[in-house]
Amino acid sequence: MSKLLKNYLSPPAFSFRENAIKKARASQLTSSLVDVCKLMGIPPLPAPLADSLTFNHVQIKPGQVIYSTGQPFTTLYIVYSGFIKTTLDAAAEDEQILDFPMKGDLLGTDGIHRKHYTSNAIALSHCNLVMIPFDVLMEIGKRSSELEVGIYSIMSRELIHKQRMLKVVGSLSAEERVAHFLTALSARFSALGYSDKEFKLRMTRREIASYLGLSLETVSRIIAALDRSGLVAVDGRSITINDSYRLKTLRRLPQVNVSKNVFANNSHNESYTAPVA
Amino acid sequence: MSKLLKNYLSPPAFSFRENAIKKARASQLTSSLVDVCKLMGIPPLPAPLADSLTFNHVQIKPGQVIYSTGQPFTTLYIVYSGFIKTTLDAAAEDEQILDFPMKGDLLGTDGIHRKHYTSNAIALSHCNLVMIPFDVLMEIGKRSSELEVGIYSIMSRELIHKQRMLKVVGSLSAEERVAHFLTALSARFSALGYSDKEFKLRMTRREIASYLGLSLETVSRIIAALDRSGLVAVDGRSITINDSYRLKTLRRLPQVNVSKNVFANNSHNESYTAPVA
DNA sequence: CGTACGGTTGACGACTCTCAAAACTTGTGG
DNA sequence: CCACAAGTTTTGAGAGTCGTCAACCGTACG
Repeated sequence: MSKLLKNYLSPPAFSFRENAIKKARASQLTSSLVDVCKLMGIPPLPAPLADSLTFNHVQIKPGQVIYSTGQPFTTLYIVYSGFIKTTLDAAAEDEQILDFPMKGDLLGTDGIHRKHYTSNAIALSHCNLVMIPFDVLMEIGKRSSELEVGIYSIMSRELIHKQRMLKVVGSLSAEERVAHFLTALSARFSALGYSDKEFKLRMTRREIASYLGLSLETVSRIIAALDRSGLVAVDGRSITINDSYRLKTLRRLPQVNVSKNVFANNSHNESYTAPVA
Repeated sequence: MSKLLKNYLSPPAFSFRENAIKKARASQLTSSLVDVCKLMGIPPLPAPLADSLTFNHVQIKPGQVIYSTGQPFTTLYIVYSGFIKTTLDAAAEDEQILDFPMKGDLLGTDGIHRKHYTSNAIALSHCNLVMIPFDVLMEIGKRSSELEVGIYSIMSRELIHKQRMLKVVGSLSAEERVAHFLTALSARFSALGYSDKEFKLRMTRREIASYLGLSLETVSRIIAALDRSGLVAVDGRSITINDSYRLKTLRRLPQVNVSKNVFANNSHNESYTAPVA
């Protein structure tokens, strides 16, 4: 067995060299390789050392940077709990949101190619992350082709998701993009065992807008319109999806003609009370 | 040595099961693992079997489908020569272009996750592709962690590229997108040893438009405007880049006020001769 | 209690899409 | 080898979606 792996089999002392993590207290939690596989949704390893190997967790506070562009790449992270945003060009006002990783998602794979991260990962809430040193992962991969395929699979999934986002941002209307965003979020919550009807957004309107290639005002307006139409009920960041089918298949929201048709043929008329004051 | 690998060490008889490839004549060309690594730009393998292992090539004609959405995933392809487009939703008019792979690019990685391809790959020209059966790759990976890291690296690079495209499509103006497209294409040609000043586009305006999240008319108009401004010279699909710096840093093309300023302060005035006829 | 930040809403404008027509290119079959 | 058909590209006119600018409100936090 390699020296690297042998060292890693003893849980207690593991020195943190991550710059951004310095201030974070290391959690007492650790995860076995089996836990990690379960978390990522890849087939659990029948390998002999799957149970004895443990990975340390790290606690992150809201707003804290997990890694940022240019930092040397050493570690992959798996979200154990909490919500995160990944961005390009952290420069305050023109950050480009790439994704909103949550439980089970793998972070940092973009760092593999150039040996340093090419994006930023920032916590949107208190987070608990599993740290997977890349060199350790490589060592295990040599012994288990199942894990190897698993990692390829996860990266493939990321690629598929980015492909879909390219279509969303490149060819859908603003309303379709927001509807897609809410639908996709609902599906992810559902997959994690949470309610797919009621959930809280963990990101700002600005962040949603950047993610979807829109302005924050447009996002705000469309969310308000969806609320008025009755498809979803919105209260700040609390979302309740009332008609997931129509939301999923939405193409164009019926125009609100201010001067006409106010009392006429709108299905959910209870949401039209007291237009302005 | 595994049975799989042993079979693969004998070059001659390799049965093609790819549906789309049936009609294509198999080239007499083969590539060794060393060739493949060189082609992809990853460190050549010092492994013992790197030279004896060979991969068959396949010839593809323009317009031919290399793989399509839903097909069972078995094979990765490396572009040896030629130009390709990858798309989502091949449905005639609303296809979404994902990328324009060329020499050295790896195709098909999106198929790993669900065991079937989730995109389409279609030849834009005569192409010569190296076929890498995924199971063979896994076998080699077990023996060579360098190759393994290499594959991770390639997928990481793809991810980085998709991230950049998300920013391009999500936050740049139409002019910036087209300028970025030409600049990036120029850089890729340069990296392959071709001229970065003069090259031929292998794709239609419609395909460029879809790739950039624009309408084909907008792309056509902007290319025409770039030509008028003198930054590039355009003749159909032939592109000559005259001012790569200004093209790279272009934010907004100066408006052409038809009635005013025609003779005034435009730098490249030679391109203004004979406006329409 | 003031400041900062997030969110909402309105007015306006422009960037880009759609529709349309025509010129040009490419391929095909007689 | 030419004629016709189909696809590509260009260009114009008009419209609409969405971005920008701005004001205002609510909430959190020091």
